Amino acid sequence: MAVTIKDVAKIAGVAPSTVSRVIADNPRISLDTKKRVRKAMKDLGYHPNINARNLAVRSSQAIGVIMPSSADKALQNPFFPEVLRGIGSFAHETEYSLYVSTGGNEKEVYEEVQRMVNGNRVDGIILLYSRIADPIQKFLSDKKFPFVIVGKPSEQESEITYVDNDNFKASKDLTNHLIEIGHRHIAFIGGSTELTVTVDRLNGYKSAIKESDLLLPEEYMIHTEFLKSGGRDAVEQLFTLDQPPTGLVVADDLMSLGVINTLEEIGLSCPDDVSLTSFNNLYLSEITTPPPLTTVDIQIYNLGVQSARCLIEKAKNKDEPAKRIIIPYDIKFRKSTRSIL
Amino acid sequence: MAVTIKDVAKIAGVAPSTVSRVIADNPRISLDTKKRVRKAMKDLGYHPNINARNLAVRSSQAIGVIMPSSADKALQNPFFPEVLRGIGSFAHETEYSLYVSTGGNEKEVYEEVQRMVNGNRVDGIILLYSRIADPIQKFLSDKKFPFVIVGKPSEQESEITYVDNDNFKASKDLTNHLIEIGHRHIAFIGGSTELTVTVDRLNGYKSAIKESDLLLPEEYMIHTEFLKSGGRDAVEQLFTLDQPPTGLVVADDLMSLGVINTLEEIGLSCPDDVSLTSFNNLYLSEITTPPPLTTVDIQIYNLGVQSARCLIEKAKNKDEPAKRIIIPYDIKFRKSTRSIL
DNA sequence: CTGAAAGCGCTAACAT
DNA sequence: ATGTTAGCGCTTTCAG
Repeated sequence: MAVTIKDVAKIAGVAPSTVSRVIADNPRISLDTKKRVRKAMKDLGYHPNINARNLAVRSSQAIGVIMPSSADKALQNPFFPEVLRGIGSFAHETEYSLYVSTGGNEKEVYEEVQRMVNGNRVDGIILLYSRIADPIQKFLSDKKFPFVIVGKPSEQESEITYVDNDNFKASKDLTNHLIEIGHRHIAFIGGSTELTVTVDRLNGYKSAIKESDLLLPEEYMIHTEFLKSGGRDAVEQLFTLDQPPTGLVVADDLMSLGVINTLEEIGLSCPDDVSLTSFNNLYLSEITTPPPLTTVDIQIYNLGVQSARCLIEKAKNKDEPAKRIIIPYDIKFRKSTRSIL
Repeated sequence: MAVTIKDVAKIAGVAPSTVSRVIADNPRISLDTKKRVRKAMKDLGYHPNINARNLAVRSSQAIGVIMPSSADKALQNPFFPEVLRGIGSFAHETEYSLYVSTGGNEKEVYEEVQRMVNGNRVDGIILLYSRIADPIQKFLSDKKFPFVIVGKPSEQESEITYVDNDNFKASKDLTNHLIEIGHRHIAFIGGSTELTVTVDRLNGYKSAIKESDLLLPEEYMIHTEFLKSGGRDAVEQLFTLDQPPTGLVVADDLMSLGVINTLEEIGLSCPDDVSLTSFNNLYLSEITTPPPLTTVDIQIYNLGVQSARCLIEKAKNKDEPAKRIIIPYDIKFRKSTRSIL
């Protein structure tokens, strides 16, 4: 049996509650007893039992992190470990622990959330994705359980705390960049339109195209999974159009790699034949070859840190107002585009 | 206040202890009362409070997962989310939760482990790395706290449960493959020699080289960080030797991408000028271009699943013997090598 | 087959 | 400034 607060109390010659107060660093305890108690704790190798503490205070000093459900390879996206690192860093500072759910299918993820929330395992939850009509989001909202979204909620936007980039604008910037360097036929490749991030990036692209009075045929907007196999057909289709694009806005670096790969396979090269711009600034986008990608640095790590900060604020103070945090982005101009002026 | 076991008991007209037994599906409770109690639970929306349960039984139904400490980009390696997914899958099945520590610096990681272990937050720990003289490993061993390593321990090998690949043999296979297709000058690029995985892969390479009576100059074995900046110098050095290698065994796919990139920058191409073989079979190694990598599929996901299985066995039964599980590997021959016969 | 009661280790009034 | 006491919600003897 581990050493408890009582053992410490006995040795230090005080009451258990006093020990408890010392742990909490209660100012009403004399420095003298504090010292005595701390020595006793050290001598005995005392460590507070979290479960007992949580039970008594009805909290857990832990936050849950929910990855998107995905049988597929989406989790191989380094985006996730990177936000996680950001979240973990803030959590560590504030002495919170991290619970994660590494989604299998949608049902499993939902079960995990239930377990976290209903079992009192966590004080709040961070959602690492945002899709329309998400049952998990609804569950959390209904329960009034503290949560924050990394990304933008698809509904009740003003009532939910979230941290996001201005994806609309970033995407517009990217598209305009392509336009500025002479491209007139620009297509968009993104993930599922169920994801708000895809929608925002798509809309930013559209907006830029329209403002420049360029063509915006349906076939120029394609939505595919990360997977090579999925993307393959789409890309082939795109480049067998009568008027294939010369510029591409792709919603994710990992996807971009797949696209470039597919392009090569059908005999096209980037940036010689097609200019490509992308999102996320994964470390990968820099070391991959060729070419290093022109991509939007969305500050993934920082997204993580801020989401953790917001969540913990919310968890500590239930009626902390909903807030929105927009993390600035920064376009890294590299070698995947070419001026055709 | 949430609904408790007492509320359920009252509604069902039984004692709290009976409800508890129903939760545990105790066979000595009549089917009839079980039904009644279950109905009451459902009606009230009852969910057991994990903390209370854990406190009573002194366990947590949670396992801790420790990532390597790393200020650098190592965590951007998709290896981690992938093992995590494997671990999570098994954990979900067995109703365990996952605690993760996403290492900042070494000290922080150590603190996290302390918190997990001493605070009774987890029943066991999975270490996602193995380095020599690791204080965390020592701490866990000394405390006789259940843990398993993904990778091979550097000491006390027979007393520690671990799941690993036969990295020595895999590396030897890779090297022999290069030899078979005509290469006579083969170099090895790996990470820190503090990591057992690096050592094993290095030794496999050495063994193959020696058995074929090829040259094994010191300069042919380089150890660098994942980072491009770090790898850069090393690669440049390697290819300005009097006798630069024509074949490369690289210890990690992500590193390989960096290497290929650097090669390109100094005007060499893979596989035309240098053949490259690699490890991990990250999804990336397939979609990246050019070329798709010849790489060892180490079954990352499965490494995760098995480690979780072992750990949970160990956590449930403290004197479960230490065991070793070797996950088979499979070399994916792709396009990054070229026969020069 | 079920109930009563003690206790897991800690916190938080309430006293003093 | 510190001690007493009553829980937090659950499990688990021990009775019956």
